[in-house]
Amino acid sequence: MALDLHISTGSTNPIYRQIIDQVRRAVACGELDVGDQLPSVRALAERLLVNHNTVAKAYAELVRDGVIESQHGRGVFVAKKRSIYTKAERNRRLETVLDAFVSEAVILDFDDDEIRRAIERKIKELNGRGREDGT
Amino acid sequence: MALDLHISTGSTNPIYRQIIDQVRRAVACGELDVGDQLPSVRALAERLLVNHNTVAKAYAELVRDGVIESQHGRGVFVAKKRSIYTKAERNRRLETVLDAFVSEAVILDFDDDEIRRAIERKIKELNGRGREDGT
DNA sequence: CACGGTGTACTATAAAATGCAGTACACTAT
DNA sequence: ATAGTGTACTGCATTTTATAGTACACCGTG
Repeated sequence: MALDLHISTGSTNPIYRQIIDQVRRAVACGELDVGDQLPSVRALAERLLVNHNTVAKAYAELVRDGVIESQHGRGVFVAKKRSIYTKAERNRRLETVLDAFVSEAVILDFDDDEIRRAIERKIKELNGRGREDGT
Repeated sequence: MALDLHISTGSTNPIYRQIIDQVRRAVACGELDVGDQLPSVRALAERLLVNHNTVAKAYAELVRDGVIESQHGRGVFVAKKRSIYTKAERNRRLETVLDAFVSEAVILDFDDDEIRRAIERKIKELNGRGREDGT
């Protein structure tokens, strides 16, 4: 539940986007489980030494994307992965990130089998996580 | 060789990045082959109704990433996929886009097999392209 | 050689995005 | 009532993005 986020001010992409990406990754990995509470806007802002508006902006986008849910006066929690999108929109979004991944892999001159192995490794990595906390 | 790029001004990400992404995708797909010449900075700028500096900026980043090569006074060409990166850097870059893809897929509630099938479909799609132009 | 087309490198300007600071308000739980 | 929460503003500074215009060096061809 610590959720060790870390941002780098010198990075190319903005702070609020670094927060978004890291939360998404934590949710995908299972480091954050459905229903878990995230740090409050102000608490995370203080920890990261950024403005609370920046954190709020990141959380707002995560809410729009259905990754988290905010309850006014209570806090922000990991949303259950119900389909907030239509089937077509869901496929469209997958296609976008799939294109980005495969394009980069091909340009980096990885071949088909290397791509398959990378995917398998990552899938195994994710499945391993979920069982570390004795559920 | 037409390379039908299309940009949308109302999009969230900037024009020069749209150009970058589409060129990378075209190179990865084989729509652009090694050695192919890209539209000149000014020609593409006129076609897209943007400033030539914007195209130049996109091309400059693609050169830095080793996707294309520019020859002063001659034009811009698709680079051969030699490793301009160290082995570690190459793996690091793959890991970044791999994380992005799998994280998004998991959040969208696609399961392992669906991810595998999506990858296989995309790989088959790419391998199919390269043989359509009678080489 | 001159010429046209190419990439590249500036300056200047305007608009938008990003981030910080401060403030305020509504909501929830205690 | 109080403290902590998300949210919504204003104002300001900085950076990014994009345009416009200009200029220069390079390459190929006539």
